[in-house]
Amino acid sequence: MTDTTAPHDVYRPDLVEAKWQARWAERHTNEPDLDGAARPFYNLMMFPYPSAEGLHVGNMYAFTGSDVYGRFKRLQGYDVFEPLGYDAFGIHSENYAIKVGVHPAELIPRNIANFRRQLTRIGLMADWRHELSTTDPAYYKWTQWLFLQLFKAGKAYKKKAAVNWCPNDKTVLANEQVIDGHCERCGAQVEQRFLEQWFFRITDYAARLLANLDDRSKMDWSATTTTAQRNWIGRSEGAELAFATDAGPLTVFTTRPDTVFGATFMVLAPEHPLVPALTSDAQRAAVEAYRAQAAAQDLVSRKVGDKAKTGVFTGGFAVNPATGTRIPVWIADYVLMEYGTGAIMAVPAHDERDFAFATQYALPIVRVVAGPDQAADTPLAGAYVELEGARLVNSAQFDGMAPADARRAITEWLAARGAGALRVQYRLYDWCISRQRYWGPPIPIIYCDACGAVPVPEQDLPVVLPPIDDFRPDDSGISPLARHEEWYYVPCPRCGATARRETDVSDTFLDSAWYHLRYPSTEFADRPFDPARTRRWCPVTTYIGGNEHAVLHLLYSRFIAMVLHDLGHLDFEEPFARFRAHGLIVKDGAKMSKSRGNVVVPDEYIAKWGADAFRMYLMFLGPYEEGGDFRDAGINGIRRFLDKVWQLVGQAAQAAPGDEVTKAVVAKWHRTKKKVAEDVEALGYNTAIAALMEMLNVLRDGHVVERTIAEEFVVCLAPFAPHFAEECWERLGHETSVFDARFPGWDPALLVDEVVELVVQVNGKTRGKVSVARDAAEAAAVAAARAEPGIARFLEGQAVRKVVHVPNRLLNIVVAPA
RNA sequence: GCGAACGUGGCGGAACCGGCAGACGCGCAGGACUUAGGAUCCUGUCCCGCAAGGGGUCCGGGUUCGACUCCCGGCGUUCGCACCA
Repeated sequence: MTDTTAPHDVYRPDLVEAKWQARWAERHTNEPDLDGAARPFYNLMMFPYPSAEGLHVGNMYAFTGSDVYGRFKRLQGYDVFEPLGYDAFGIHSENYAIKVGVHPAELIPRNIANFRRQLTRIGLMADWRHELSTTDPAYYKWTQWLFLQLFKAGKAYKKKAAVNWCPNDKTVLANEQVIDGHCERCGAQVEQRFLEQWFFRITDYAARLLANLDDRSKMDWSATTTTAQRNWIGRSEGAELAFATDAGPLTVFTTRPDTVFGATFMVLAPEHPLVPALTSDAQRAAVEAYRAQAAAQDLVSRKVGDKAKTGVFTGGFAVNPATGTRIPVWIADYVLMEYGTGAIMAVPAHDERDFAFATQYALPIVRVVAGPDQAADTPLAGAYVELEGARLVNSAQFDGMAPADARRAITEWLAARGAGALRVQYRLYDWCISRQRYWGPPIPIIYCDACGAVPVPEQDLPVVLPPIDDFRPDDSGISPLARHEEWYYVPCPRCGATARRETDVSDTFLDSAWYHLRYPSTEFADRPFDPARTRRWCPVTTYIGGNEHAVLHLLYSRFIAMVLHDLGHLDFEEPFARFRAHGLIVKDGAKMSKSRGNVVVPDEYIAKWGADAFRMYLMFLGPYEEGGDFRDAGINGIRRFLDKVWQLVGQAAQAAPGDEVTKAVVAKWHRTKKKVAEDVEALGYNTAIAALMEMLNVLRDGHVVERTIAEEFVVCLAPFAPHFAEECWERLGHETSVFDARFPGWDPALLVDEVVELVVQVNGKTRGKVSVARDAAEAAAVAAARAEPGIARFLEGQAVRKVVHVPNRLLNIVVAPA
């Protein structure tokens, strides 16, 4: 080392960061008073799934952004609670455990220890007293309790449902595990099976879940997230219409009752219960073959959009309630049993799918809507779906009506004849929470031959997941737990007879749907969440997380909170008062994933540059809510910045009290403080950092370093570079944490300089600038501009037509030849 | 197909309510200090032009004294949802 600067002027993140992490732990710096906090602020980040690979840069980005915000709130005087935990149950862990041949119960604690090390290293303001893992019986006891509350309230039920089944791995697959109709792991063709599954009645809450999205008093969320939820819930207004058949009335849902006169055939989902009754003897063999083929398909490829339409005529007929015509009934897999009534009236003239189907099978097409310049018999090249200026044709007394008016009129007309009703339909399905796997909380139900499905009594919770070695799923289609008789057979809690446990475990999303309620109350063994604690800290003040959870996790959490509210356990129904979606950090344009081999591990960067430089660099990459591509070019710039601040603090620490700075520097500083505070509040971290860099450049430009400014500067920097700021703060003579300081205020009177530069334009083109006194009048500004030769030459021989004066900013002189 | 976001130097990005386009950083170029520099410091860095000046925010129109910003029409990228009746 031949460094010529004094040793104390070299900033050493390797020593400083460890020092402060130890001190924060010793001094309980990050632990708010959960029972007495006067200004509670619950700052939540999405807890990670503790993978074997450790946290990647994307995780760090998410956590750091949330931590910056939490630390900023702390500096504003809030009692910030920033807990962390692990979403450690689930199929990821289990599959990985199977792959490496180590039991997940052994693997997970190892991974958690590594995560905790990384999370500590990056310098999060985490309250480790309240760390939790969803795999801890003390946690999932209450996940099971939650299930029981829903069960008792009639919000949990069991029904047969289609699942993806891999005949080779002999297991149920999630939709994401099916690639092109094949198992992602073994490549075998996936089939459909019908299994008994537990569901939660989230559809009962569809209307409320949707309505609250617009209620700012309950939830202030990123627009991208509310939009995603709105689409997911998928509200459609339409009508339910009844078509008479020999097998009884056949009900359909349609958003276009105005086109009922054009319904020339009907299509049922292959699984529709009325299919056997409608099928003629002549068609029975073909219908059965088609149904079998549909059942053999996996759920994913069944729903792929562009594939050719297929179907079979059942031989049965229905009567169009509007026209009285007999129309054929078909089955086709483009009609889904899960949506609407599982049956449609097909209007080929005005629906693209029906048009394709009718063309394929030479079914009649009748136009009932015509465009502004079309006759009732203008031939159709495809489905006519335009509504603008359209009117009904071939629709008896409704001819000439606009489709929007006809919807109501026709539905009412049919309703009067007992064949229709207005109805709202949602796209949302009930939430299937059953998993025929091992690594999850056992669903707390006992089956008794005499008593049926009996809930496990609450005092018997938790139903502990037994530590079995053969946790692999097998071909039975039931959970591995069923193979363990000592666990499986249990006395019925109601009658005492030998009964059997439910062997399914619950979905990981149930674990994460209530973790925010547990954090403040982790030390209470006898209740899921303490009422007083919950009242003080919940709902979550600010939740920052990835938009990949915009629908599932965030919607399920809202649903669970709503149910708990209705059952009297919570006095709010929306769990996250404010939610902000951060952007995604990608690498080379693609999402980071192990299979792509583009995962960036943060540890080496942190080791090389320090946690603070790395944190700041991530926050400086671009707008936090947009994310971006990770590259390491430029992290050096942040390090340089910190080194310069370090030197500045060194100068300030030695500055004499009487040293004064110019008014221009003071004004710049007040503008900077204002900008940093406003930008951080809006998650504009990149521009907040840029503002501090700009200020630093001003301070370094030969100005005296005033102690007050240096101290305030360090506080402004603290949310981004907490260890660095602590060390600077100490160096400036403070004995307490910089996070016990207050974020500096600013004086509105000092924001504008006494002399301002005015941009002068002639006919909208910038021709120069002049210095004028602040708030100078227009006449004075024009005079100053005319006095400037470079500007005056453009005014020579010209008549002034108009002057536009924006005080302290711009002067535009509009001229024309005299 | 539907929905949402976006398009600015070599790169990441900035620009409040319509008011100096390119802040801040990276990179690059030149210089200083050095045995050395991949450290540090200084200067420069949208394009054309010696200059005066001109052009410039995906493309084409429009509104305006003035447009990256607003309006109309294209093109392109990214992300959701996707046979939802």
